[in-house]
Amino acid sequence: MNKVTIKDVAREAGVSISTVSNALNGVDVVQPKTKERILEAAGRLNYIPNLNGRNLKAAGTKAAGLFISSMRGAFYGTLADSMYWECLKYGYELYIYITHKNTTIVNNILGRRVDAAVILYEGVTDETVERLIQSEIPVIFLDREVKGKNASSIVFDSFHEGEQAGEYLLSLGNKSFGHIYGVEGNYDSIKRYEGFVHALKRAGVTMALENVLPGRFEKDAAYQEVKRFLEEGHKAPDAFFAANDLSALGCIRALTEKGLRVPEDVHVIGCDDIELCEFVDPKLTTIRTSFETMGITVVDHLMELVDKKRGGSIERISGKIIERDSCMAR
Amino acid sequence: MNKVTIKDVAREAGVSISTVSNALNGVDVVQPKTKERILEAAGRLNYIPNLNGRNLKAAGTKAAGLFISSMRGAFYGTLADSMYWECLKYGYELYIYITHKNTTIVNNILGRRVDAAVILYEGVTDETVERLIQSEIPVIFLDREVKGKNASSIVFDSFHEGEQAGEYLLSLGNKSFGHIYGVEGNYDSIKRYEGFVHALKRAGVTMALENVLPGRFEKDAAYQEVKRFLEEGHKAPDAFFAANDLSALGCIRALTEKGLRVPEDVHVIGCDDIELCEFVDPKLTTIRTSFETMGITVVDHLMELVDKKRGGSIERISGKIIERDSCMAR
DNA sequence: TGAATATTCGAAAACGTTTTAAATATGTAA
DNA sequence: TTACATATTTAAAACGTTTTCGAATATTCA
Repeated sequence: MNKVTIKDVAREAGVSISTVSNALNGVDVVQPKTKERILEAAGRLNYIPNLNGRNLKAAGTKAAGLFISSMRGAFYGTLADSMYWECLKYGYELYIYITHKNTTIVNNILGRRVDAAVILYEGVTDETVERLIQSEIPVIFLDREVKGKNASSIVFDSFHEGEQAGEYLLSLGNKSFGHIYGVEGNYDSIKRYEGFVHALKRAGVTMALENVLPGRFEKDAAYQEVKRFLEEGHKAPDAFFAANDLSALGCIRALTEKGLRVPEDVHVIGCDDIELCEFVDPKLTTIRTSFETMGITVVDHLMELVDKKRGGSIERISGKIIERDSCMAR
Repeated sequence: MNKVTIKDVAREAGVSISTVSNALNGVDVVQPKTKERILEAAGRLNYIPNLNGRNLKAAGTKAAGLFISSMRGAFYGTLADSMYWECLKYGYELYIYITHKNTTIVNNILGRRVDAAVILYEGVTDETVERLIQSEIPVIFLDREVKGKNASSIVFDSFHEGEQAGEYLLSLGNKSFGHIYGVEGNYDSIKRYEGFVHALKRAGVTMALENVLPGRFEKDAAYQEVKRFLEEGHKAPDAFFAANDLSALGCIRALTEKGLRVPEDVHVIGCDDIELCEFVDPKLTTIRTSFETMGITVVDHLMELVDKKRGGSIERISGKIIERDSCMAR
C-alpha cells in the first residue's frame, strides 16, 4: 500500500515538513539546494499528496463540479468535454457527478469537494437551490432560471429558437402550422412552443390547438401521434416545427408513409442539430443548439463568479438555423 | 458562508462531538432520545459533513473513479451512465474525471480521492500503470491488457468481432473481401483486422493487402479512400468489413456514388451499432458492442476486486451481429 | 443494599496537510 | 568585532472528521 506521507519525505530529505510543503507548492522561500534535495526525495519515495489532507486545510479545491442526471446521448458528452477543456485554461479540474439525488449534490458542494458547480438536473428541489445560493459557492443552473449573489442561469434561448423557427417557416410562404411538442413541464419544451406561437401571432397567424401533438422528444412517440393525427382525417399543415430533431424525424416518417412529400408538400424543421440530420433523407433543416458553446460559456461565467468579477445573472445562448432539405422556398 | 461543523452540532445538541459522529453515522451505541436530539440539531443548523475531514480519517471513500480522455460521442455517456447505476447498487459514488494527463489520474487515485478506478485513456504510460498496480488500489483498464493483483482489463473482444464479421460475410457467399481499417496503433483496430483475416484464412480465403484501406474511424476518411480505390481502377470486392459504423457509412457513400449498389453488388458490415444504423439507407448491418453491458460488467468486476473476492484478470465482452439491410443472402 | 455488568458518553489521539509565527542562520555595514 | 537586516528553516496550531478507550451512569442480580 502506498502510504508515504509528507512526513516520510521530510525525514528522507532531512528537513521539516513545513519546508517540504513549501518546496512542493512552489512557495518561493526555500533555498534552491534544499528544494532540489526535497524534490529528489519526493520522487524517490513516489510521494503523492493526500488530497483530503490538503483540501481540509487549504482554502479552495481548484475544482469545479458538473452535476448531471444522465450522460446518455451525444449532448452531454459534448458539454462535459468542452467544459473540461475550458476549465483547464483556468487551472481547474472538472469533476463530473452523475446523480439523481439532491443529497449528492448538496453533500459534494457544501461538503467542500468542489468550489464551484454547474447543475443540470430537473429534480433539484427549491430547498436545495435555496441552500446552494445561501452557501455563497458559485453555482450555475442549466435548466432553470435562478439568480442570486453567486448563482446564475445559463440556458439555451428556447423561446428565441421557437421564434426563429416560426419566422423562417413564415418566410418560406407557409400559411398553416403544426408543432410537435416536447416533454410536459420541460423548460425547453415550453419555451420553444411559446416562442413559435409568438412569432406566428406577430404575423397574424394562429395555430390550431389540435395541430400541436405531444412528441416527448422521441422519434416513435412523434411518429405515432402524427400518424394518428392524419388517420383521424386532419389535414396536414403546411409546416411542422418539432421540439427536437428526433421527433422531427418521426414526424417525417409518418408524413411520408401517408403519401405526403417532405419538403414539397409539408415542411419540417427540427431543433438541436444532432449528427443524424446530415444522414437522413431529406436532410433535416434544424436549429442548432451548441453544447460546445454552452460548455465554454458556462465555465467562463463560473470563473467570473469565483473571482467575484460579477454577480449572478441569467444568460441565454442563441440557436442558429441550419438550412438543409426538409424545408424549401415555396 | 456555510461553515457549520460537527462541533457546532455538538454544542447545539449539548453533547460531545464523538456522540454526534456516532449518531450521524448510525453507529448503534447512542440512546434513541439523544440521537433524535442530535439529528434535530444537525437539521436545524443545516449541517453537512466536510468530506475532506471525513475521508482523511476514514478508511475508504466509497467512491469509484472513471478516468477517461474524452466524453464526446454517444458511447462514453452510455458507459458512464450504466456505471453510475451499477455503482449505486453497491452504495458507491462514481466520480468521472475527463483527463489527458497521467498526473491527474495518479494524483486522484493515489491521493485517496477514490478507492477504485476505471481507466480509459490511451495515453497512460507504463510507469503509471506500474504505479497503480503497486498501489494495490483496484483498477480496471478498458483499452489495454493488464493483469495484476488488483488490476484487471475488460475489453471488447475485437478479435472475435472481426472473426464474426468474416464468418458472416463468408456465410452469405462472398468470395472477395476488403477492410476499412480503423486507427493506426489502436487496440480495437488491430484486433478487428486480425480477427477478420483469421476467419478468412480459416476458410482458405486471403484478402488482398491493397483491399485494406485506412478509414481512421471517420466517415469522410473512409469515403475518400474508397473513392480513390475505385478511381484507381481497382475492382470492388464482394464485401467490406469496416472497423466502425461511421467508416462503413463513408464506404457505402463512395460505392453508391460510383454506381455500385449496396447490398446487391457489394456487402458492407460495420461495427459498434450506433444510432445512425437504423436511419440510413440501406440500414446498416453491424456488430453491436454494448457499452451498457461494458459498464455493468466493469463495476461488478471492480467491486469483486474491492472485496478481494478475486484477483485481476482479463475479460472480453463479445459483440453480436445485428442483421439489417447492407448485407443480404446472395 | 452492594456489587457486578451493561449502556451511554466524552476526552483525546489520529488522519495529512497548510500556514503562522518564531527561531536560527547568513550576510552586511559600521 | 558588533549590531542589525535578511534569508532560510522549523515547531506548532489548525482544518473537521472518526475512532479508541476510559469514565460515568444506569441497570441487573444476588
